[in-house]
Amino acid sequence: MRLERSYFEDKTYRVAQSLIGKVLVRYIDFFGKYQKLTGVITETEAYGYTDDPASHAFKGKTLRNEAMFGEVGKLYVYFIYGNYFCLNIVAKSRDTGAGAVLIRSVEPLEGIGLMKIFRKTNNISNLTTGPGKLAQAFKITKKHNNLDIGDKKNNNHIYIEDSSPLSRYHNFIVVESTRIGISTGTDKKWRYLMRVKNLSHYQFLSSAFLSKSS
DNA sequence: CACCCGATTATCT
DNA sequence: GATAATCGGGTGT
Repeated sequence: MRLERSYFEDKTYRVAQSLIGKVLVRYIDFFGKYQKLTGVITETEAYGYTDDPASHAFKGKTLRNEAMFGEVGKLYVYFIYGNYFCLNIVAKSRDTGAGAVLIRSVEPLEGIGLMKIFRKTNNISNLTTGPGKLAQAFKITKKHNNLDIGDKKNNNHIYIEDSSPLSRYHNFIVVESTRIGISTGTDKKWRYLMRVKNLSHYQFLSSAFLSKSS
């Protein structure tokens, strides 16, 4: 089941936490062939508004961050460190002006061959384990800023699904911690990570996640 | 494995 | 002119 817009209308940190175990889906036209890329979301962070000095929205609306102030269920994609893109989904409760969830890591499921090409690596355990890396693996760039993933009429090539081999087992827990890569707002525990309870249920996965969890 | 550092450029002040 | 919600390569343990 594809997540609808209403899913993203809640406190940002709650959406961030609940996205763990969901599946990022991306269809891409690769030399005329329609290819599917998917991955289980294993790490997220929430970024708020005036309550959160680490958030791009903290000081108000600018050209870069305007998506964070817009409709929930749209993407906020920004360029960072001269090289990388970071994928966020706008999420906030109705009475909040801005907020988004940063997708920090996924576990690759489908389209791994194509991800390797986009990442220019054969190392499967290094494909999508970081915000810059997963944007590269899924070929997500600033072109996708403001893309609406909350309504299939507006786009049918990037969205999030509620079903996956992992979420079906429900054999994972979500742990929280402080966010990383920031210098302010370091007290907030708005980083969420998937940890599996029973590794034997996850042998169909082959990448970094298993070695990290064991 | 842990830490350190340089790359590289859009965006903001 | 400075900074950045990162990454990968290098060095040392």
